[in-house]
Amino acid sequence: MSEFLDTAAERYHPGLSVDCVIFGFHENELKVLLLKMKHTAKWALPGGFVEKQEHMDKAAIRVLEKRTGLADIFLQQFHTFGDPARHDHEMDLELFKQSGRDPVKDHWFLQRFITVGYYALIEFSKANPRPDDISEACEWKSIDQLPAMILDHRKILEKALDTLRFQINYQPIGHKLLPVKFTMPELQKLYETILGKELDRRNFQRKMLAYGILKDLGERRKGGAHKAPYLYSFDVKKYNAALKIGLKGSW
Amino acid sequence: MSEFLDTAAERYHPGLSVDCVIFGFHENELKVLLLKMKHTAKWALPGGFVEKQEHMDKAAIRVLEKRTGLADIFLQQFHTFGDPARHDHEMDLELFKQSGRDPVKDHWFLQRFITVGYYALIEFSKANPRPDDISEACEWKSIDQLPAMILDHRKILEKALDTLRFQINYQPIGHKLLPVKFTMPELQKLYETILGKELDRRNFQRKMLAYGILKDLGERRKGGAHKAPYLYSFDVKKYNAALKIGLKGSW
DNA sequence: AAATTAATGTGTGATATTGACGCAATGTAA
DNA sequence: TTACATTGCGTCAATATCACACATTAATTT
Repeated sequence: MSEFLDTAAERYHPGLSVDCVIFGFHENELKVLLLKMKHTAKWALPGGFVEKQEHMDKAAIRVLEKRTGLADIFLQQFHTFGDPARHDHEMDLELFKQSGRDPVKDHWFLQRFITVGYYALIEFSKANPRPDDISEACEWKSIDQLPAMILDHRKILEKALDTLRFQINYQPIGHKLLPVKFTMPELQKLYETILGKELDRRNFQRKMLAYGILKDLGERRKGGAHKAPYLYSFDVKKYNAALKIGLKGSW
Repeated sequence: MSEFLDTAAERYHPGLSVDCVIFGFHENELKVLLLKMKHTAKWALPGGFVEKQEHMDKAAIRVLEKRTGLADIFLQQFHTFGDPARHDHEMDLELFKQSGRDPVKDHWFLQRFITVGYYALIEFSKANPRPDDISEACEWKSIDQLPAMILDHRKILEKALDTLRFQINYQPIGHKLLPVKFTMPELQKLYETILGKELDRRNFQRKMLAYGILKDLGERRKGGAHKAPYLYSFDVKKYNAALKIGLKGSW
């Protein structure tokens, strides 16, 4: 941390950070990847700073790859948070002290920060969550059982979720969040979770199939306690073509 | 300009600007307010810097009020542009020279800038466009006859338009862009311009009326060369309520 | 091994929305 | 007065949505 504070002013763009809301889907629940910060009970969104001549999107990708071990992540910028009150100056001073130094006036780290929010959709099972230097844990948390979070991270997360909901007909939600093979009930659960409401099983299936973006694999997922559902895959080409004009239909 | 360069580093957040895409509707055309820059043939979006402890949204409002003379403007943040190549370092140096000074290394103004894009919807007839210090004109330009623009401003404008199109069912487009009283053909033209395609007159009317967000004023707009159309107003309360859940319907 | 259970697969009809038109009414200009 | 372009109102078939019923199936229970 101390070394970071020394070199940050040279390396990074002043007063600018990126924060990532990383979504995953597991056991019929929508989850986000959060970091448990050291020296506090609160959790944080994975974030980082933007190097002086680095593309902002690139900085977000860097953060994402570090935390998940994945490359080629689906990423979307959704909002920039520019309230001067969003940063907790007291907390910054605290971090400074913990690094064993006296707060320097006008230090790079102590100025006001703007943060750019990105959301990512990743396949849960492929990720390998890893904490960073300033955190002691990196875990998936269900979006309806979120722990206390630092600063305005809760607000950022909510905004990401709102955006995801709003763009549901224009983003490859299913393709990025589900494994290659999935069942119709799984796909439905995903939609229900994002939309926050239940859908009629039969109407959902009819509509999805009508889009013509699914490939019926013929196989069934055995092992469940009841009738085995069919497995599907996305026809990526048709899926992307359909998303360009938007999957029509109100949910 | 020279004075600005001296005090900027103290007053403003480093490497951060806001740019506004100000939309207006006039003579059946969607227009944007642009500034003609001094010493170059190119035009620019009205923009500005963010004061050190100022809310970013507030900075955008400040810019808007200065350029249009209007208060209480409808404003939406839509995207942040963080490509380091977006700024034209040569042009910055040129501006520096024109202020009669030698480029100082690492000067506040010469660093890399991130810009946050906002779009505004205003009632054309109420605005009083005024140029600022570094521009010699401030005019409305039709979106299908745009002049050459500096930096990535053209791209920013396109993105604003895409966003507007995307959010058309969730933003008070008509209410903010049209005068209090308007005719159905006018409202339709507005939608057609934003969507970039023609709509059936009769179906449009049926749908609009079905939303229940319009008040029929009973009056007609005389003076046109043909049958006089009725005048309408928005029922703001119902309009806003409808926008919350979105005006359902595909255009 | 048969019955039970709780899912899944398939289908159907009422209702609402959409898209593509027809036609009469109206204000100005010829 | 007539011609004409535009507006107001209406129709109808095609499509989409919504709310269900019923048959099928894989594991579990009896």
